[in-house]
Amino acid sequence: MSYWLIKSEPDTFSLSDLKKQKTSMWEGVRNYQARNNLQAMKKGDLCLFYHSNIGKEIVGIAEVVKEHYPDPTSTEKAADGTPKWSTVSVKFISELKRPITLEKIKQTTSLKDMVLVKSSRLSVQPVKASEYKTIVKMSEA
DNA sequence: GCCAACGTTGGC
DNA sequence: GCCAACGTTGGC
Repeated sequence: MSYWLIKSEPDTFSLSDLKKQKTSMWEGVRNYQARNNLQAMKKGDLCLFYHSNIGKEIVGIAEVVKEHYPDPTSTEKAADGTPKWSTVSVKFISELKRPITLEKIKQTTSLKDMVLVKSSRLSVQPVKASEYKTIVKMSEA
């Protein structure tokens, strides 16, 4: 079981949109590193849902329900002719009682080395189990 | 709205 | 294959 962090601008697709739809395709990733992370996701993995730009906070949790498959919103092909970009399906799990802001993460010693802080532009990032647990615990406190 | 950081593109 | 130019992202 792995943990991830997926980012979205709430203007485009927010946690409440996912809540309404229950399950959604996580499409539109056009960055190799992010795509590699998508492809490494396994069914049952949990994802922290982060709102970028507006809020700048982790707001909820989603679960991977379908492992990577070709992103239907792209027609680009890789050199070998296979579709270039991938997507996964995620399901709404929960909304954090207390969102964890980026500011708070930076102030927390055990979280300040998160990929979110170090490489803020990456839209799909790995999260350590310890980081995940810390965030969930903080969101309940 | 600005700008720094980063990834990608394309000329050489 | 290098690197300058350019575009995009996201925090402030």
